[in-house]
Amino acid sequence: MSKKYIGEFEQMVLLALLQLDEKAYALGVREQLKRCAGREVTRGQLYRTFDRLEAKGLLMWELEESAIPERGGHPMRRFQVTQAGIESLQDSRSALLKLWDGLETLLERPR
Amino acid sequence: MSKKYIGEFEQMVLLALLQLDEKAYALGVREQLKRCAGREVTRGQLYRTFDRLEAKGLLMWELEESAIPERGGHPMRRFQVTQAGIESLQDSRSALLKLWDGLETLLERPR
DNA sequence: TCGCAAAGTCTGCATAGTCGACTTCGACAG
DNA sequence: CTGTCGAAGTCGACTATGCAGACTTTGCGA
Repeated sequence: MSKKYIGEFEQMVLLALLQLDEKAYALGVREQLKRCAGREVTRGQLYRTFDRLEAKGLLMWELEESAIPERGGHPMRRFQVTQAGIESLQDSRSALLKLWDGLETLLERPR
Repeated sequence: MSKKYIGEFEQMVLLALLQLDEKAYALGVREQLKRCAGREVTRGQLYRTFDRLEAKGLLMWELEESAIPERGGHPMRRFQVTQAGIESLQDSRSALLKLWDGLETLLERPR
């Protein structure tokens, strides 16, 4: 029962992948994070995080054959969040909701 | 405009302090995290995080004179989250809410 | 006056986050 | 064919954050 806690960026990456669903490619994650968190990330940063998430069993991927690399390049990786990944997200979501409870007025007004 | 992103644990510590309000002492944070996140933390871990948050200007403290150390010990530190700290929390909250959007059914049922 | 318990401090290592330069590959231009 | 361009992925090196446990300081009461 030794709970492992997920990092802040790891969490956002997993969430972005879930939102992208069938279109869960690296670049999509990048755009998603830009849109939701206003955050620019480098490619290296993303792939590093993918590796670590995979090592922890929170993520899997397969090479996408039929993708349309518009101008060549490596075959694209399509990602999928595992059940363990989803549980991790549930845990941290539930903790944050409890910690936010009662502080709504302070924490509203995003930017 | 160089945004700094706050770590996962740092975020929880700040939130716990806000919830404790006038009673924002180190040990209270510990209990709060136990209660909300089911998470045991050591004292060293807490104080390290306090130091780092202070260095980033997200937190301040003062020594509490009138506290009642039941059996001696150092004077207690009372913490206060700064405006910058609150803004940091607003940012990450807003990002997470956007990323959770549409995934509620997947992410419900905490434990 | 000894020793215990409460609160805080410090050192050191493990894990996560960040950057930037490099590799691969296919499509075209020449 | 071969060179170069842009897309996708890989890697090494470093910084920042998370984590544990041993140590110090202090006051009270046996």
